[in-house]
Amino acid sequence: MPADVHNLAEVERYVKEETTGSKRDADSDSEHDHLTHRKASAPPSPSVSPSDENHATSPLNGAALNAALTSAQNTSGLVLTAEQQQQILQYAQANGQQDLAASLANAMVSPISVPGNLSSTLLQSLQAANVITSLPGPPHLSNMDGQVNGDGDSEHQRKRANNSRALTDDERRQRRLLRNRMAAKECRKKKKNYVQGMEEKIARLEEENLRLRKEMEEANAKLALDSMQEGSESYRLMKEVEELNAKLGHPGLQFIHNVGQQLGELAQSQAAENRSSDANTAST
DNA sequence: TCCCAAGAGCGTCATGCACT
DNA sequence: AGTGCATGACGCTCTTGGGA
Repeated sequence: MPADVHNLAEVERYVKEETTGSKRDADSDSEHDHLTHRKASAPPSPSVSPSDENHATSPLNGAALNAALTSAQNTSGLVLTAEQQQQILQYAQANGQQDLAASLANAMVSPISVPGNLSSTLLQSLQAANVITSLPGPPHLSNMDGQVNGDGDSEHQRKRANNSRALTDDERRQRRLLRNRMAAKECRKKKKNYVQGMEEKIARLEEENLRLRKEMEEANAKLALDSMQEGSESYRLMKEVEELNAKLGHPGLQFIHNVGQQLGELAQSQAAENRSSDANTAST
């Protein structure tokens, strides 16, 4: 089921079409025309802009959902109890996704797989109530091929099983294409999210890298200045290191000390320069 | 205003993998 | 072996921005 079906009247029509295999070709200028196969329809259909996709998440209309469920029952020959209908209604409204409602309706019409984003305790209760026949998740943990779960003596289950067996090759093909269409959308969404996440991570790490570099430079400058001041801990330690080096004949740390001294001198001259520059600016 | 290239989104097909 | 899912590849359409 396309994620951008805008309302539940569309769901109703969509479920009917997918069940009967019929195609819409009269309203090819409709904004929903991408539901039809572009290659099969002569006039080009408008693509879905990002703003159009936002319609898919609009709030559910309970009355429209009821209408869609009723229609789906009529189409499939299923008879749902009031409790089952209530469960679907609750679930769809809790999730606020029309495509989820559509998936439920579709699952009700025929025992094809249910999208992975339908997992919830309510979904399981739907399954327990024989409203749907398969649970989302790893594909082969559930019966995706129309076989019934559990005791199998339910009239609904038999109807669904018979319905599944009666599929023509063309109907099977249409269902496969539908599932693949949904899978492709899901896959692209997943990939896009992954790339977005990676880009955000890169930005965060670059920012942190910059901050740490700056922190390190500041600490080095502070240490260099500190080591120049007699009586400071740094100065005392540097002297101690110098004496030890002299005893050991080790030039490495002396070199570090010298660099520290040079850095300190540089910082002092820079500060003096800044002071004179400020003074000049103030005088002009 | 028209044209064109680039980019985004979509549907479909092919393929590999996992599961029964 | 059969089936379904995930995903890369391909071609198509549409949108958008820039140049003539």
